[in-house]
Amino acid sequence: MLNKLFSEFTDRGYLFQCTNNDQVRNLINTKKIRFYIGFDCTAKSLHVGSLVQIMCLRLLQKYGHTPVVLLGGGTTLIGDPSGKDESRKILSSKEINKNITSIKKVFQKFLKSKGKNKVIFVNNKNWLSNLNYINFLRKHGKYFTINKMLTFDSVKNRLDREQSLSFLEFNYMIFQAYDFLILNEKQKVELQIGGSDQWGNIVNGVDLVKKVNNKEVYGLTTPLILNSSGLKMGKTSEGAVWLDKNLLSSYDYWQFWRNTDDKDVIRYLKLFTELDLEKIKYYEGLSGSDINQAKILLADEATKLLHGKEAALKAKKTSINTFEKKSGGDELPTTRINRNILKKGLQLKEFIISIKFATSNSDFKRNLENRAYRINNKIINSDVSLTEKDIEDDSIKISFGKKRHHLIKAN
RNA sequence: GGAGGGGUACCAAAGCGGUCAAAUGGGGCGGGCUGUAAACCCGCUGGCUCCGGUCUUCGAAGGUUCGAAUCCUUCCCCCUCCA
Repeated sequence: MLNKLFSEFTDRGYLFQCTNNDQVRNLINTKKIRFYIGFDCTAKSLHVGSLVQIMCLRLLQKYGHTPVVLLGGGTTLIGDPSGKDESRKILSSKEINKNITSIKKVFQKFLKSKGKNKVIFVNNKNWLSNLNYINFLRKHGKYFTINKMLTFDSVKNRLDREQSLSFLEFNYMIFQAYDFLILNEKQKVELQIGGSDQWGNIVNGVDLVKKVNNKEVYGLTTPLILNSSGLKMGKTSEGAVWLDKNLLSSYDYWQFWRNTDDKDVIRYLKLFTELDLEKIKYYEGLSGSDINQAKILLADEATKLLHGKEAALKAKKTSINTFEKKSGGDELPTTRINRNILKKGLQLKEFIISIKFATSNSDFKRNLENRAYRINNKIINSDVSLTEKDIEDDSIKISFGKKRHHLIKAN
């Protein structure tokens, strides 16, 4: 089964660039290796933008390879200039550690933590923070030429625009290269995977390992996933599509996939689910409203991977109730309110603003004029007071537009 | 270092003494159509408001004026060309 891996990898759309196609194919198809991906820890959670890489890790692990996940406590202290116009905010190491802890949870969902190829977590802070400057320069600094470093896009762009690039950030790529060297020496890592913006950094690492240890290691990048309108995928009306239940509920996650553009469904099924490519082919044949079947499947499968079977099922059930039967569902965001408050009457406007269905009084008024709000599916055209009489089937459903719903339940 | 151009709302970009809360396009939000899609059409897109108004906003700070995004001064930042 191993010899199919590389073709599945490319067929699913995970491959963008590779330092050496043939050798990597050979390597991952015949040997069991260790490979690594580094993740930025600037946010509390990862979002769907990192999902391709996570799926990569999972696929390779499934075929027996060992994923090494580098949560860059060290490099996050510096900030990667790639793809950034301006310097990133520098985070304190306390914040970074908090981020690492919560980001780890995502990987624990996608990757096996048991068995002989269980996921290995590493933190480059362990080898970066105690570097001796002089020793490091003497030993490794000689392998980096400024001439070459200046040709990297991440550097070039900043210089071209005459934006300042601090020496701190300029060092990022050196450290990422050094990471690869260390991981190769200490963990026998032979392959680095990253997003397409990491290409330069990855190649740097490959070169360094070759120069220092005269060993051949490899790098490959995954494509940046754009939706059919050419935008980075992963936005909802609520913001980024986080891979953390506390930041984005499993219901919203399901909805995100359900709302995929027709033109993207098949590609996403390949990238973000583990369905057989054969089976996906069947869905490729669908047209018209039948494509919705594929979207539901995508939502089910993607949600299952991240939040589990139960959550996916509940999200689907709630979605059907909400969108097809126009009722409610357990998974809709819910606010519990003391019955006494309802007896007195709860001002709709205040509530709407509190759940962010409006940003201000004026916004509320505008939305009202646009016929955007409904209580229990009935359009509201003035600010009203919510009372017990509005409770239907133990809750009051507040809707903003067609897709955003919120329940109020009384205690 | 010299010469010129510019900083306007989420972004791009008009405005260049009052009629400017600021054209237009994009984005976003809402409505319609539909399949919870796309395309298309329509509306909205600073705060507060007793819906009469009112307050804050055009890089920053001062000034001129009855009145400034628009004129003047200083400062900060960006771009292009020359050295």
